[in-house]
Order: sequence, then structure tokens, then C-alpha cells
Amino acid sequence: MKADALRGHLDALLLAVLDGRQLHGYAIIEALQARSGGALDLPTGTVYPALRRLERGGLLVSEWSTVGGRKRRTYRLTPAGTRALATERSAWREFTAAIDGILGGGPWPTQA
Amino acid sequence: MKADALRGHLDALLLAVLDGRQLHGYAIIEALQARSGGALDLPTGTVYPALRRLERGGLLVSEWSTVGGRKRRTYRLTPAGTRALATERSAWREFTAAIDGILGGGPWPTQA
DNA sequence: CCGCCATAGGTAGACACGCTACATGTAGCC
DNA sequence: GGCTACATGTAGCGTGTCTACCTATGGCGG
Repeated sequence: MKADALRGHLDALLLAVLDGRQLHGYAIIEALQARSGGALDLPTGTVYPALRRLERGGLLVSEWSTVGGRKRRTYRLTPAGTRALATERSAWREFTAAIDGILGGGPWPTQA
Repeated sequence: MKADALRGHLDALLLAVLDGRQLHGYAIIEALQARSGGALDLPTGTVYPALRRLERGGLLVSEWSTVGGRKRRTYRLTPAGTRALATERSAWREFTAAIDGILGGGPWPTQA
């Protein structure tokens, strides 16, 4: 998968995996991988800054915990985050509809 | 529509509107608008450089013509461009499948 | 006992590429 | 004479993702 195809859609993905549950960063990466059927393998250097950005934006809140001697920062959605997710979902539908309208157009029937 | 959502998909769009016909830059912009139901309104500063980039890459060739006193540069796909379009189309399917798998996942049944 | 891997979190800097703003010119209409 | 639609193009900015790197623990194999 081309690297920067994600551009502008990453926020939606992160919000989506946190919808209805809380996860820490590492688990988020694994969840994205699992849910995408292995197609998405985001590097930590992409995910962690993005999570912090979303937290700064008030869409997520985080909490530290220690599990098995390892520190985890667990994220969950704020109400604003839930709302943002809904917006992102409909934006995604619009987006794919637009692109599909063009890509799906086909070679044109050569005016048969 | 968010500005940079297009990232990495623009090439596919340009190749797709040129599939089976030749158009000049301005007409390409209008075609994209029409085929997307008005959702896509790309500025010339986005499209023209992209077309030149694709031409440099050997996916398009262009030809000057004059119509009604106005100069037009008309683009069409090369064989490599046609092949690239096929690749882009399947990449797009993979991409949407991956994202849909995550976005569509829903809030999770609360472990039903 | 030492090294390596998986787990876990993080930063700095580079880079790609679409966007904004600007520049140029013709044709047609009022 | 000026405005709008048509038509092409460049320069420079912004920004978000990636690469590469750093830190640290626990458990495993040698």
C-alpha cells in the first residue's frame, strides 16, 4: 500500500479503533493491523504523535497505568472525539463516493 | 471535503478521466467535477503540475492544439499509463477495503 | 550471564505533494 | 473599456506521515 495514501484519514482510523473501548498505543497499532486484514502496518513514529495530536485537540484523553512492569498510556474517546468520529465516517463515505464515481467510470463505452 | 484527503490518489483520478479519451487540462478539471457529482473542485495549481509530473513519468503524453484561438495542451494515456491505471484501481480497492474494515467495525458489541 | 526479541513509548528531521497566490493571455459580452 | 469564462502555468508554503533513532522492561535461548 502506498505510504501516504493515509493522509487525512489517519485520525478517523484512530478514533474508530477507540470507539467503545480503551486501548494503549501499541495495542492500537495491532488492532489496526488485525481489523484491516494485515494491510495496515503503521510505524510507531506515525501513531504516537498522531495520538498526542488528537489528545491536544481534545478528541482523546489518556491515562497512565503499569501492567507487568511496563508503562502504558491508555487512550479513550472524549464526547468530542465521538462526535468527530461520526463526522469522519460521513466524510469518508463522501470521499469514497466521489473517487468511486471517477475511478469506476470505466474506459467509457467508446460510445457503443 | 478535507483538503489533503486526496494525497496519493490524485494520479489515479487523472489517469481515470483520461481512460479511453483525450482531454486538455481545463476539461479534465471539469470532468472530475462532473463525475464526482460536484464534490471535487481541484484548483489549476494542483492539476497542471500533476499532469506534468505524470508526463515526466511516462504515463501521459501531451500535444498542443489551437481551438478557437486558444491554445490547448491535450493529454492522453500511454500504454504505461493504462497499466498504471489498472494498478491504481486495484490499490484503491485494497485501500478502501482496509479502511472500511476499521471504520465499519463499529463500536464493538461490548463483548456480546 | 549475555544478547536478542517482543512489548511499550517517544522525538527529530526529512520529504512529498497538494494548496494558495500569482502571472499571462484570448474570446465574447455588455 | 472592463468583466467573466476559458486556458496554462510557476513559486513557495504548510503539514502530516515516514525514517531513523533513543530509552526501557521482561523473558527466552545459548
